[in-house]
Amino acid sequence: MAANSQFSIAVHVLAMLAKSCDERIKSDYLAKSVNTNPVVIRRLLCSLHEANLVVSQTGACGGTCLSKQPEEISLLEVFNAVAKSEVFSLHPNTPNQDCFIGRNIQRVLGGLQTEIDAAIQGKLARYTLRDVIESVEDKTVAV
Amino acid sequence: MAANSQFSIAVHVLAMLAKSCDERIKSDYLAKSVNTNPVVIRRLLCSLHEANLVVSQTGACGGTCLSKQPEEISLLEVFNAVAKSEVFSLHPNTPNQDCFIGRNIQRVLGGLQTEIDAAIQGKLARYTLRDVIESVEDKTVAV
DNA sequence: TTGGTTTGTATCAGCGCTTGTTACAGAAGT
DNA sequence: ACTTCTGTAACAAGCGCTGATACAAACCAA
Repeated sequence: MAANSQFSIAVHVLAMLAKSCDERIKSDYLAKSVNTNPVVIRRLLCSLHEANLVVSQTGACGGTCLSKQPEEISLLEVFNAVAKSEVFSLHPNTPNQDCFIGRNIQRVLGGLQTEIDAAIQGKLARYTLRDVIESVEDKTVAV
Repeated sequence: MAANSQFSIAVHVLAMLAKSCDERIKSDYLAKSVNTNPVVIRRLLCSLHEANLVVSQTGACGGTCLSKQPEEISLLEVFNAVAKSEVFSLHPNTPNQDCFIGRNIQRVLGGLQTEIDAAIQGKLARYTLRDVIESVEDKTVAV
């Protein structure tokens, strides 16, 4: 499948916006840095806008800028704005309910999924866009 | 995309095998419980065999059984046998290397990915197939 | 008001992955 | 030999993501 890279692109774009402070940035410019089509960026910005992370303006001299300070934007917010976190999917077809395992396995797997989800979200909640920018600027730091 | 449910099916199948002890189980039987095609099951069993989790036998009276005790099979092993754990993908196209952010963002995101990966694997490592079976049998337990 | 710029959004083709299916060779028991 | 069952190849269908074109609406400037 074409893997979902929306989160990566979102972080990239938001980092660009953060570096530009209050200046409005055009989707064309962002697209060149991300190396994709401007419409892909605009679609993404739309999701970020719905999550109240950015503000856009149409028209001449339009563009997008952050709606908050970088330290107020956690990566969890970004993730929830553009991605879904399921590490694995449950059965595509309902298991046979006449079978003891089939009748109960989805409940168990669902619980596991929830637990893993919480772990992922916990990790993401620890970082803000500010941390990302600092990591980008510091070649010695991992995240 | 068609979401990857191999891990779910794998756990389901392994739980069935565990409940049947040393008896050899046919892919047809497993397929009925999972509610899919026997070939899908055989393909999956092939991966599980490569990870040394099951043993199969061809021919009349053939079938598959676990190669170890349920308490010796961690969900992490199962996961690594059939799935890939990336919660998000990096950029499909290489970012613009002439841009400061573009040049450094993938390193940062890669680090984050690694960290999240470790968290997921840590969660999965905590549970064994035995735990799954106990949860399936006990309606009051989450995982 | 007119014209140019930029976003928002619809629409579509292409790609890759997963699933489900048929088919058949090879292995194993009777 | 004959039957049973796995292993595996091959293929169609479905779905999600990406990338691209197109255009209406919003906005600024002259």
